[in-house]
Amino acid sequence: MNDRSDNTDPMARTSGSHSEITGPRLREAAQRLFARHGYASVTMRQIAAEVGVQVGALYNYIPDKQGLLADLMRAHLEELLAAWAAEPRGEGPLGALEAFTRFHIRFHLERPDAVFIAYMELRNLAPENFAGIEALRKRYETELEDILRAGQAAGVFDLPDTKLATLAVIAMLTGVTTWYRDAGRLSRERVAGLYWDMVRKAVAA
Amino acid sequence: MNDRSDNTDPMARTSGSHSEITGPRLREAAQRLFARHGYASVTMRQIAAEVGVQVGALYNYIPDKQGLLADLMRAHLEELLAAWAAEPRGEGPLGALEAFTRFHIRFHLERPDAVFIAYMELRNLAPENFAGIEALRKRYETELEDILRAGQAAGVFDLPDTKLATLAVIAMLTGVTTWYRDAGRLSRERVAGLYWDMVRKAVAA
DNA sequence: GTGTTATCTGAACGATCGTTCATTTCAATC
DNA sequence: GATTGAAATGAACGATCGTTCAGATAACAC
Repeated sequence: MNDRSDNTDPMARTSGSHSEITGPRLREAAQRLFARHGYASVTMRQIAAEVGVQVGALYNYIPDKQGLLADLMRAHLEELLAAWAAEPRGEGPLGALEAFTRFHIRFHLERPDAVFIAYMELRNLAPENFAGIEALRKRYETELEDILRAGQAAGVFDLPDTKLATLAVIAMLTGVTTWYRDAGRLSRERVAGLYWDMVRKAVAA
Repeated sequence: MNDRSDNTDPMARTSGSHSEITGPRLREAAQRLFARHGYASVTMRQIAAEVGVQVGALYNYIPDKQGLLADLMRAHLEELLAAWAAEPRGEGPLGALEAFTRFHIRFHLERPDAVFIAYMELRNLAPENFAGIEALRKRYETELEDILRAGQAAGVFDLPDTKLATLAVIAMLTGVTTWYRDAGRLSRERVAGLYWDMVRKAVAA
């Protein structure tokens, strides 16, 4: 009657099961659910249901719930830093700032769930996980701060407090994930352009 | 041996107990804990311990945990709208924008916990509570949007998309709560001034 | 086909959750 | 000082949590 994956009374390994499939699906399901409802509100059984598996099977892939969260956040931040490192910079501080702005908007709009988690779930990290992940976040901030300081030194920016300006710009840009929808009236390109307009003027000398 | 409030074996109403005291303390404790650890992670027993009472006593003051969250958020947003309504506006769109910016920074720095909750815990609201509270949040956004649109119409601002600009400015300003500490090197006045510098330039024609 | 390994089920564990309630004591009134 | 209502305790409820594990079955190597 059944051929694959929909046995009506499975008692053990199910047909078609594979770690190369279940592993990624677990991470995707967790990311989506954590972003939607928050880490603390999501149960392991919800994740398992989304994956299409019983809850015990999840522990073939993760040490525990906390480890799952930490892995998702670390992976996201490392991907963010690697992507920015590979991004072509423009000319001078102004070009670098434009590159950063457009990169930040684009990258974040492509991964709204991961961004949301990395930002909202810091307080749910165990101390031993928090330290390393917070350091990664800090490193990304420093990338922007370096650009702003260089521009300030070169006289193309007017920023009495580069640290504050860094945080202000990042907050402004990251906020895009809270409202942007692909079905909306603005394309991602256009949104990036509009944010760049505001950033450019805000820091201008 | 004991005089007040530290009976070693209390079995019922404790000495010094009063609803005018316990009620506010409950709300303060919940606000602090929700902001620090997140609504879903905080237990009623933690709140009770902070108040100095057993968990059952909390239900003399609240219908349930969800109602407590909704009340905190609604009260905060209503206070926000009332305070802005009572705030003196400056002259013209530019004056109004400066008034809004300085008000927003000041108000939010005075209540970091309430702000954090109103922003982070929207997804933990039951649908029946969400609608009304989201409407209040929206009304506050509209206050800024009206200012920006007026300035755009008057030609003092250059904003191709006022809706996007509204969200960008609010995100930038609200972000101040994530890093500002009173013990830091910048006064609240100075911070408000620095943010105003950036906002002013960002929207300028 | 046989044997080995990878993968999942089903059931259970103790802990903890939000909430309720009968009971007890304190505060207030007269 | 007796009476009444306000306020809190302590214990309990069923539900649900994260996690573990023995056993069962599919995938794969030979």
